[in-house]
Amino acid sequence: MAEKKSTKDRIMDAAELLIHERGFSAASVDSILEAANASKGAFFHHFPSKDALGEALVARYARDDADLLDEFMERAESLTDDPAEQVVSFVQQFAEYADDITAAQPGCLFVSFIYELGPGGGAVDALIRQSVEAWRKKLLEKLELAAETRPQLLDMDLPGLADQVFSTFEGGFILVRATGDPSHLRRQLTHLRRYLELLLEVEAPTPVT
Amino acid sequence: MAEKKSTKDRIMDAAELLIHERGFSAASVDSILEAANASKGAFFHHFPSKDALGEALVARYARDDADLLDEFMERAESLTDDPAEQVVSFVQQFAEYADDITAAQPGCLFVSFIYELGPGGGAVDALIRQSVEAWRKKLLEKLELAAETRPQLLDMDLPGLADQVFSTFEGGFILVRATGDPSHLRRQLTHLRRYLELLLEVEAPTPVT
DNA sequence: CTTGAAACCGACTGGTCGGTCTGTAAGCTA
DNA sequence: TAGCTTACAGACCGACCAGTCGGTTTCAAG
Repeated sequence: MAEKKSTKDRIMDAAELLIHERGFSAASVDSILEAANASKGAFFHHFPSKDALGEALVARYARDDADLLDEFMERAESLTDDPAEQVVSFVQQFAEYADDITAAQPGCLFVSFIYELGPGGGAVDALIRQSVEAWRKKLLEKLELAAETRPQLLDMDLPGLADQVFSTFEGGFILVRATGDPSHLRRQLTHLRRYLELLLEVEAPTPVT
Repeated sequence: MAEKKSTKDRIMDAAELLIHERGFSAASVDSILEAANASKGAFFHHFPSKDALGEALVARYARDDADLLDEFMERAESLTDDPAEQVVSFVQQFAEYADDITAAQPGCLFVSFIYELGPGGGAVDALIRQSVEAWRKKLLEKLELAAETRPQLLDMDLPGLADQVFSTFEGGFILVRATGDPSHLRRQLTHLRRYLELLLEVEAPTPVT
């Protein structure tokens, strides 16, 4: 186990924290350096610009995000073969994990960038877009399988339903930030699970452990 | 009809646009002044500081928000006496109005501030919190009335369900910004309406016009 | 016409911003 | 030990930041 983190990692971790608190623009390079106990020379040795740091942070965040997505979906697939039950179990896992997430981070890093980027967002924009599409693809696949045995789903907006997982996360995070009550993320996800249960006619509660 | 807008209004309108695009920190006073075609003297004559401008903008946004909330709820109340149907009709009105909203503004002004404010957010934080609570109160009132004749609602998280309208708005806005597709807000709101229909057993689609 | 307050102008200030540059110390290779 | 590369250190730079201030215009009331 590594006792010390590299200077680069220290800079990235400090930056992520400060960006969560104040946003990207307001998190100055100097303030990041002070928090990371590093020097300007070190910063511009590892990153060609402040924007490049932002890009690296979003890339790391998106990677962790994708890993969690895969892990929870594999878990769901190991519990049942019914795609509808898999979707419900997937969301349920996130609901159970939600309080850990809000304890670790006060918001979604994507939003700190999306709400500070104009139309020409560049590389960061593309990374976030890919993340949204990854979630949609994974969920939509299951929903379309579920629709094969559930004709009532055929005239529904299934891509929109798939996006609702991402959307609920973001809405929940904003409620958490606006009210200071960290329980909101879990509660919003729980309502989404209930919606999916009603829509997919998965009435049995799906325990995870 | 007033042909000209006052300097103060021009500054506020230009600032709101720029903040939507790049966030509060990155929208410098100088850039706002250039967009509004106004001078530094005018700015600091009308606002004691840049923060005060932010506060005024959020206050105006919250007021318009509250007006829309009241207007749509009154409309819903004029259509039916059943509180459950009122809630569904309320959300349906927002779904129908969603495309106009995304055309007029690319995101929620609250978020531009929430994601740039630390824990000690001050006056702006309080305004946003009040807005969230206003939505919750208005919806929760209806949901509790609806629960009187629908016992299946009694063990549900009704405050969380009330908050879901706000949450869905925010999540939808973020999807719009992340993907560039303005239809997401309407589609997320439509799924929320469907959830409410299933939960409240309001099966009849509630037309508005 | 006089007066005074409100509205507005823009040059200016001190501090902070992202980024550059020169230099140095440590580690690897031969 | 010499020679090269990577990883820093921090003084420094011009641009830009929010905010100030003395002066001018506008306009309504007397």
